[in-house]
Amino acid sequence: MTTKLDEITLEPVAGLPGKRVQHREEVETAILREAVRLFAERGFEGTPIAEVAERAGLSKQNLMYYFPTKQSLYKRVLDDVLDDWLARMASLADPDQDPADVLRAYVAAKLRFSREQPLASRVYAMEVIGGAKMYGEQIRHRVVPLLRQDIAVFERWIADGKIAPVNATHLLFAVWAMTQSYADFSAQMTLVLGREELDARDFEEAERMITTMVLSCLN
Amino acid sequence: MTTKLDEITLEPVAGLPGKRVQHREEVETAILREAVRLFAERGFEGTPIAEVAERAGLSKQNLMYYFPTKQSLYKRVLDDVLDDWLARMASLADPDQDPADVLRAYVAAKLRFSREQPLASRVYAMEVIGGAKMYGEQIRHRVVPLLRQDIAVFERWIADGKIAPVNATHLLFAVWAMTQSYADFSAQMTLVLGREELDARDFEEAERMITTMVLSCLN
DNA sequence: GTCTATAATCGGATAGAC
DNA sequence: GTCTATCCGATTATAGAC
Repeated sequence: MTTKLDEITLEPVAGLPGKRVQHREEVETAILREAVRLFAERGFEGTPIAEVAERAGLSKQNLMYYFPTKQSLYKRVLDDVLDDWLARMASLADPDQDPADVLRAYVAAKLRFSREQPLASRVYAMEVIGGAKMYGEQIRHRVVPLLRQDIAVFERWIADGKIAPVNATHLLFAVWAMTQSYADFSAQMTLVLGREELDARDFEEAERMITTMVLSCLN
Repeated sequence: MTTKLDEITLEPVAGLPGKRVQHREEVETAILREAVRLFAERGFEGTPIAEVAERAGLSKQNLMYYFPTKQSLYKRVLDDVLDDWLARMASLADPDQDPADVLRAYVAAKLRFSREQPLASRVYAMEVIGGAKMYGEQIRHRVVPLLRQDIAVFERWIADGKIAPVNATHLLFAVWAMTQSYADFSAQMTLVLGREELDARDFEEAERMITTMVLSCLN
């Protein structure tokens, strides 16, 4: 995403029309893949770009050709995290659908993200826990409006008598927290479960438990 | 806590019996206070001990007299976090008491910790999200057994027919996640609420919501 | 686009005087 | 216990050749 086409001009007569750009995307993908992993494990300051470069198979200086500063790499990682998450959660909350169906789908989607993109979830979590110092504005503009929309939908259901009159904001916080934790706190969960990592069954149990909790309090 | 009495021997005849030790404790307290704040905001690598020292009112070299390595400071911070948390949560789960009462108290205590010690909660969260690389063993020995005890109590209640047959492990994960998030994700919550920080009312609403969810799914 | 070289700074840690 | 001085590796970033 956010593909810059800076150096098409560097391909003067262009034998193969988009080869440079294509190569750039492959390299960027490799860099970003390793960057998410390291940022999730050690945070922004704890991650040396030299190590990202090494794992991605290029030199530190070469990495800085693609991402001129460490901050630009970090922001790009978070941009991609948000892009992915927003695409999956897009327009899930529809006030005209059955609340139970919507909430089931919402929990399932959020939990699926925790399962499939735990590193993305952790990078985002670390940024928020640290006070969202580098990415606060983006969260304000891209995440908060969506959360407020979801809350508005919950409140609509309450006004229409479709669900019990709970605090819609804190209901959303609860759903977010429970689903998010299966990515962020998996290290502690695996210690409790005495297993190497969470598996499909754990996520099924989680979905059952969370869905039960959410729906049972809305009757 | 964990007060080492190394240099009582440095007070040769001792005019005022414990003055050296007392002074040490004051300095350590100041250091630890600033260390929690910085570790919570920037993580382990992101925190220069020079800045901890400056905020605590001493030189970097002087700080290293009290904490010989950065790791020892970090571990001490986490030790204190755990001490505080364990003291508050000690023996809350009693299989002979009424489940509803126990769970209400459990949620309230955990939420109170999030409100009163958000920095402690965040340092711990960051360590876990990063994979608990430096503190995993301590978590295994000091936290996991307690969580397993709590789970066992829940399962006892289920066996005795006192609560509905839910998945005890994931119920605990859910309670942990929801309460923890009011410390860890407060930056995002305040953005959604459009307020500078969470206040007493927010925590009351949170407690009501979480308690309702937990209890309603156990009938 | 990739490489070599290097600048410039930071950060943890140690030595030794007082 | 505190201070001055200092070492040394790591790290971001830039310059310039190919």
